[in-house]
Amino acid sequence: MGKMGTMPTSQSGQPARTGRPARMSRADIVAAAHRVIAADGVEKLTMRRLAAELACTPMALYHHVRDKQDLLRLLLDDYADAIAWPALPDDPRQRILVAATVMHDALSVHPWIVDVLADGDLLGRSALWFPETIIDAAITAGLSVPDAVAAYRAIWHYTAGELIVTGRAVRRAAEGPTYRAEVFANLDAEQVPRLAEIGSRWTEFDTETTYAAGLKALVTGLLA
Amino acid sequence: MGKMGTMPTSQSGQPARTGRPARMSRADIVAAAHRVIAADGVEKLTMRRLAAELACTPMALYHHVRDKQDLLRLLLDDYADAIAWPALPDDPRQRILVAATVMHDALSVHPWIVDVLADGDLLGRSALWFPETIIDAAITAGLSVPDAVAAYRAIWHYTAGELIVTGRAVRRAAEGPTYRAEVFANLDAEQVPRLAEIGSRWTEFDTETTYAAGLKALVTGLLA
DNA sequence: ACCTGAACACCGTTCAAGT
DNA sequence: ACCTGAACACCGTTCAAGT
Repeated sequence: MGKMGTMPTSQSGQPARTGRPARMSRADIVAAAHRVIAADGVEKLTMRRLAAELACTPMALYHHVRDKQDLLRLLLDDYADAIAWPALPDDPRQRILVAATVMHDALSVHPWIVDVLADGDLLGRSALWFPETIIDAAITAGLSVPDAVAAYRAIWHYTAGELIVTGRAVRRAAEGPTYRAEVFANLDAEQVPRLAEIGSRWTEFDTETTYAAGLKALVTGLLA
Repeated sequence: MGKMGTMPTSQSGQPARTGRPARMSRADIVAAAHRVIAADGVEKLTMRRLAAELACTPMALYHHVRDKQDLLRLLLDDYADAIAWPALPDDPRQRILVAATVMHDALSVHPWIVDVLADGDLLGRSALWFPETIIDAAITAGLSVPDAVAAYRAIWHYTAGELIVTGRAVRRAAEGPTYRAEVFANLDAEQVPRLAEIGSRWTEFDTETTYAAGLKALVTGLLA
């Protein structure tokens, strides 16, 4: 089933009745895109590079995909559809924690996801499992429907923010010496005493456990 | 004082002793960039457009700015330096809430900030007021230094995530009918009963108060 | 030291034409 | 219906030269 009803596709239920048979499908394009990203990173995923990968003209792609944004959406949904959703505990609070953690961990595996996430929604059929689970658990825990929606939004904002911010930080670190490091080395102890005191130790406080701790705090507050 | 010790600049304390006088300063460039953004949006802020605004060659800019990323950093720091930091209440919890809200509100005024934020740090001299205040208040409230840093991180991730996600949503809405709306109109009540029940009412739950409510919850949990 | 001109190595996308 | 070829309207940035 095409995810966009408006686009012609050779993947639809009935094969097209007229015209010449397609040489590639939307699935082929998505697979090729994944290959490009795996090989060279998201920043190299261009319509032209993708066309080269598929040995076709850039314009051939536009027959299967509305534009590049549409391609990225497809890519993200395809990835989300592959996530294995775990069995959930009964306690609603635990359910929220587990669901959010699964979502976070699944999205943090590949750095390219963060880039796509930053300008796109996560709305694949399968990704909807996430808001559904959180909202349902929040209602079970006693929140009203609007409060449950607000709680989900807060959790999503926290999760997306963590992914985006730490994702960029990792990339920056990989690119070489940072402006950030320079700033932290020359802090004014008069103006920002706490930061100056922390100084270079800042990076030592491991970022790993931060997501879990913050999530717990947020959920505790939301359900209070 | 130039914000980057390595770059030549006519803004530095001593005027350059040799060579021809500069026709434009870093400040001029930043001001022109603000004008371009105000007129046409961030997506139109290119080195070439900026050069046109300043009636110079694109390459002239590279004499004052390392590259485009550097320009965006300058822009953001310049904006942050103009934020009026308010007097803060004594109670550390309230102090955190006020500081975070000021930061959030200041950054949410102009939509372009979110785009720059998504791939850059916020490290201007003045922007450091934010982590300094939060961490100091958290320590005053009884947290250890590592816990205070973690608390600041969580608050920043939440704030940045809220700004980025809702910022994109606003832009998408402005661009026309959304894929999102289509998805929400055709939800499968079997698979995602809660979402289907909420349906189009989703957008009604106002996003305005969400930041404040989530922040309160997060801080409550962090200080518990 | 400061700036220009021309060029390089790219982008996403439209449009008209071929099969 | 599916795909190609050529072109349009852009990018950021390097490099050699002018003043």
